[in-house]
Amino acid sequence: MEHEKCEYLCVHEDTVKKVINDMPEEEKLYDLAELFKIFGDSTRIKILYALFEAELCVCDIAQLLNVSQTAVSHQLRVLKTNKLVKCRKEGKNVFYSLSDDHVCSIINQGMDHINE
Amino acid sequence: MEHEKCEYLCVHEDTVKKVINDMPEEEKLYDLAELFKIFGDSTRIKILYALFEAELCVCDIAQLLNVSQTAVSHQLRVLKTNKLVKCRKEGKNVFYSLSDDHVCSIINQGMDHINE
DNA sequence: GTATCATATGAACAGATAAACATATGAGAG
DNA sequence: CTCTCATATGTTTATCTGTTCATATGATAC
Repeated sequence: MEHEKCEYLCVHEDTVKKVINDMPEEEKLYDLAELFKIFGDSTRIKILYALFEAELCVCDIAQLLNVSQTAVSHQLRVLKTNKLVKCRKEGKNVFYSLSDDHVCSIINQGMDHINE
Repeated sequence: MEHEKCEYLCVHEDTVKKVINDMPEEEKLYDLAELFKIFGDSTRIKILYALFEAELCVCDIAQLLNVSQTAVSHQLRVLKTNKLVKCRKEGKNVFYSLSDDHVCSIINQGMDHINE
């Protein structure tokens, strides 16, 4: 897979060992990447942002963001599967809202970075 | 683009107006998604995590994570282009480190969400 | 029952992307 | 200068992902 030229470690071995030690398990890191991947789409970010303030039905979201209903529906599914939003049915409508505050804080933290 | 069936807004108009008002500009939202997209890859997450503790050269990172040098180099380029890491040349080696603390806090926040 | 509306779902297509491979650059050693 | 090593870069390929289109579901109104 990789070439085997580099036979020594450039930094102190103990530093490297410490890094290896402190690394979370492979699976955790994978899950973390999966989480960020969900935030990594502007349609989904917009949906989440819209839900910051109020619960909204699919139709509202689509109009607000000027995105097709189908696209919104698909993305809401992704968000719901990953427990970032929850929904409540009322007659023909389905109202979506953020499932917890973590979503807010992660997005805000990201926004801080953008604005710095 | 979308079908025009839904002619009214399901929630109070003022709520919707408030949401529209409070939405950041299109471009900001796009940038935010771009930022999260960078975190949305397990190789990159691993690299960033490794750099939490110490600056490391490309070779070290590749060995640490058991990923090819080429792959690491490509990903470091992405991270550097987006100002998430910085580098320092020393002879044949190039040492990479996190460019600021925001990176840490965003990742930690995400990890908190995973662990809840 | 039928018609209509809100939403969901499945399939197909297009664009993005990460890895692998081959190769290039650039620095130090000799 | 040449050789080697660490890193970078360009290209190709395979995979993934988001949107669109067509269609299905499920609820209300009539």
